Amino acid sequence: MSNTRNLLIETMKSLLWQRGYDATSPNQVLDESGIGKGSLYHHFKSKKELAIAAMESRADELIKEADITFGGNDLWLDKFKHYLLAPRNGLQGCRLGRIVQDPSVSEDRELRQPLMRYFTHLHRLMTREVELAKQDGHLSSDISPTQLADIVISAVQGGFVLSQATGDNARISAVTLGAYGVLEALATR
Amino acid sequence: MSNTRNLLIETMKSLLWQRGYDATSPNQVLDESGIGKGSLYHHFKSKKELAIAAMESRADELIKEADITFGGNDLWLDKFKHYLLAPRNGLQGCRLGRIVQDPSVSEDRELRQPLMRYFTHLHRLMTREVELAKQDGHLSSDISPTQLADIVISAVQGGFVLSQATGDNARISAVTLGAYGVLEALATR
DNA sequence: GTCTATAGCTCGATAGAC
DNA sequence: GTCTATCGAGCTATAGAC
Repeated sequence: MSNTRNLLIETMKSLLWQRGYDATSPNQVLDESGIGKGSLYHHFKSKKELAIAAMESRADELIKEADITFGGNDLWLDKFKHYLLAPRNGLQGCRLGRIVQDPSVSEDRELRQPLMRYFTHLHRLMTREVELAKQDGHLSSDISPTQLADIVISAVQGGFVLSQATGDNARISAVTLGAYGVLEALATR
Repeated sequence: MSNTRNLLIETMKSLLWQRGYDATSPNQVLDESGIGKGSLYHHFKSKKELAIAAMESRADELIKEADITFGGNDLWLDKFKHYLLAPRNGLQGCRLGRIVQDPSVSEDRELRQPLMRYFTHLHRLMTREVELAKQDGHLSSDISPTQLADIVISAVQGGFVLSQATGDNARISAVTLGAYGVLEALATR
């Protein structure tokens, strides 16, 4: 794997996080990386192809993080605590979820694919964790595991929206802390 | 208030909902409304001014809806049920929240102002409702009202993100139904 | 107040030299 | 493989006739 190609992908990952897909132009990638236009279109046939490579790399990274958080032998509540209370910059947005509202992305299955892969994986990890907690009697039984997983993911994604709408960097941390409080309240003491 | 001006605002509102701010061009507004370019720049000095007028109008509309939902004499849980279980098109996104991740919006205080006004108002309505429920003993006391309000709003905003990421229109309804289930579980029976 | 024409710029992508 | 020059299209905004 060439260095130029990797630098293009890393620069695109950074810009996708900062500005999303539609607002990021190939020229910005080139300015920031110092690479010329010819190289970009040698390694990738279009902006879309480069963005997909960047998003796949980002999804791999986030899935790896999630596997570590939910893979160990901690108590289920501690795993969710670790996920929910991880430090986040509310004004920057989710490294992947940030992109999903861009029209070009929501209209294109290929661009959406890495997003689907990440969120499906994360949802599965969380659902299993909640199912086990219920089996072991650590959670009241009238809550659906799949819905609880949805709520945890939504707390983070919605928290980013609230942070950006209010211009308050810390707002997302209040939201995720609250979500953790709800899990604690639902846990069988 | 002239008809032309209103038609421009309504058309902009529709396009902001469909495509966001950055991806909506003045030309699209003109094509869709049948109005000429000269009229647009007679009534508004820029795309941004038109967008702010459209967003203020949208915020007024959503605040009116929220005031109705949370203003009556229903039980607190029924008010949240009404809000959370309202029908939503997951692939279209929130009429206001959809816009917040566009870089031009998150970077500009004036464009963000209507978003801030709406979300602050909604949050206040919900927080008061939860505070009253707690005072009346309808809710276990170890939950912060402001955080519970955050979670309800985030369930909706995050639910839109999950719907769009997975391409599943109905996903948001599963999320909001789950959020209602959590409120029910926390309510003192 | 409303129209058409056009300015000046940036977009995504290609051509072709080296 | 990498560069610079350039293409055609669409962008936001202005000019000026009616």
